[in-house]
Amino acid sequence: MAQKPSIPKGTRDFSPAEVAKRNFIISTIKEQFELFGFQPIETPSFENSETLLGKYGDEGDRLIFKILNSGDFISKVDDVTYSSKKSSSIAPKITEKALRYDLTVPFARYVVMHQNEIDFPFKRYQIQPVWRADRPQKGRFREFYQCDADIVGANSLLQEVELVQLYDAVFTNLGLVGTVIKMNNRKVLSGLAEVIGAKHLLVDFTVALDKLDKIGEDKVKQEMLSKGISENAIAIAAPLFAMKGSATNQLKQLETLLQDSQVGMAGINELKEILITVGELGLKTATLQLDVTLARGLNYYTGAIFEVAAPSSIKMGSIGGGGRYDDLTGIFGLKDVSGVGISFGLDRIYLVLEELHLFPKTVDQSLQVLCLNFGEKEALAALKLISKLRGHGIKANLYPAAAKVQKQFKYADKRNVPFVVIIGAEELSRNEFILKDMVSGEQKSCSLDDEPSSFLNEFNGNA
RNA sequence: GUGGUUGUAGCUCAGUUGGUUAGAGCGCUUGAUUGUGGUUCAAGAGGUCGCCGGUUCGAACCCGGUCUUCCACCCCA
Repeated sequence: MAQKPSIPKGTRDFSPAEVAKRNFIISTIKEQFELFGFQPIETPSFENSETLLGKYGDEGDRLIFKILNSGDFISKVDDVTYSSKKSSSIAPKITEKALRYDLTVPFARYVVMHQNEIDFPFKRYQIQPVWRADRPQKGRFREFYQCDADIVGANSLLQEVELVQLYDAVFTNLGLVGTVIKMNNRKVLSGLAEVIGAKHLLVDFTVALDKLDKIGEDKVKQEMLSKGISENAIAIAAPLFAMKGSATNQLKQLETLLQDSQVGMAGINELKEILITVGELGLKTATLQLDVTLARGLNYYTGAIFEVAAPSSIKMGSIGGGGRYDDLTGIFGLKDVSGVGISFGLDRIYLVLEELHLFPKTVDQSLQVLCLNFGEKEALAALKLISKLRGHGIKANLYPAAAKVQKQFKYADKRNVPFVVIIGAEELSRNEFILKDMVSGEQKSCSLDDEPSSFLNEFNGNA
């Protein structure tokens, strides 16, 4: 019985055109990663559960895909645990492995395991899929690619500056103009929690603050109150809600607010230094913006925090993010190794480029020349020409059968082939071929003996 | 994980208070056109109406379940 095939929720098939576009993004990112001196690594699709669990908070743990043990795993669970019927107690005993949830934690594991072979500072990049058991939405999938670049073993703020430049370089090369790199500093957020007397509520405070531009001032205050932050504390933090304008202006306000917080002032100084240096160097198409309401996942970030927003005309979640984490490898037993990194959301960048029609026209051009097939002798001559063309890096093919000319032309049209070569009996007798431009409809005769260089310029303009 | 939403031809969608052979546009195949595609004209193929069950003389339509889609939360790329 034939059943209708399907794929799991939140996963996708990619057609040739889609793969071509994705590869365009990936190769652009890769090229810049390498220009900035990052080296590629890869890690397994799945890790030991204990490597991943507890690293992303309770919410994160819930979203980790767990892999059922092989063999008779049920019999290995003790009776007490089994009869408790509590998934949370049973799951760890029957799922010893789990799919990777992001690339940062596996990277931390990698650094710790290979610390003796690595030359620090280590700049690595990694482009691989990750899996999350989330509910899919626009731009949210259960399987998606992350493109990460991280630097470990370097404390200098120049790393942050370089990463901002890297964002700018990638998005510029993708043709995506007008991205906004939002920057904040975890120390500033800590300082704020400190001066409003809600140090123990740091996470609740920042999560609420992060929603400011989405739900508005009133609702943010409401959420803060419901989390146990006093009215008085919110009043002290009030300037944050109205913080606008230039970075220097905002920093001045922050300084007044945080003057009694050592950690807060440290954060401000870091922000200043990064802003000033980036200002000196300049950015091509992106803008670096200070955003004190930016929070992101606070689980491991300790310094700078970045998030990239698509141009304002597009409604889309962040297309990249990152930050400084001083002690990521600490959880795996390696102390005092500072890391800082950024991530590109391939799938969302794809949606943005698609929506703005920014993919180059030739990006999914899988064939540049199609030679029509008129029979054995003619096909042989065509194959000789095709070899020459391929030698010059031109994607060329022979139509595999001597089908109706009309059908062959239709095929060329469907596949968006810009040029068709016609070698029929007549052309062959004159040792010639006809080159037809499918866009303009023009065609001209060329000699089969000519070096392709004589008509190659045709392709440069149109193919 | 919570609340809602969607599913009919390859695609985008119509479809009467439940009633006989379920429609359109686009696409596809063939022909007009035995050496010229995109435009045009004609003909044709293609659907157990997401799946399972229930109500009914009768279900694309009503009810329950399930899967899927999209959306708002949660969280996040």
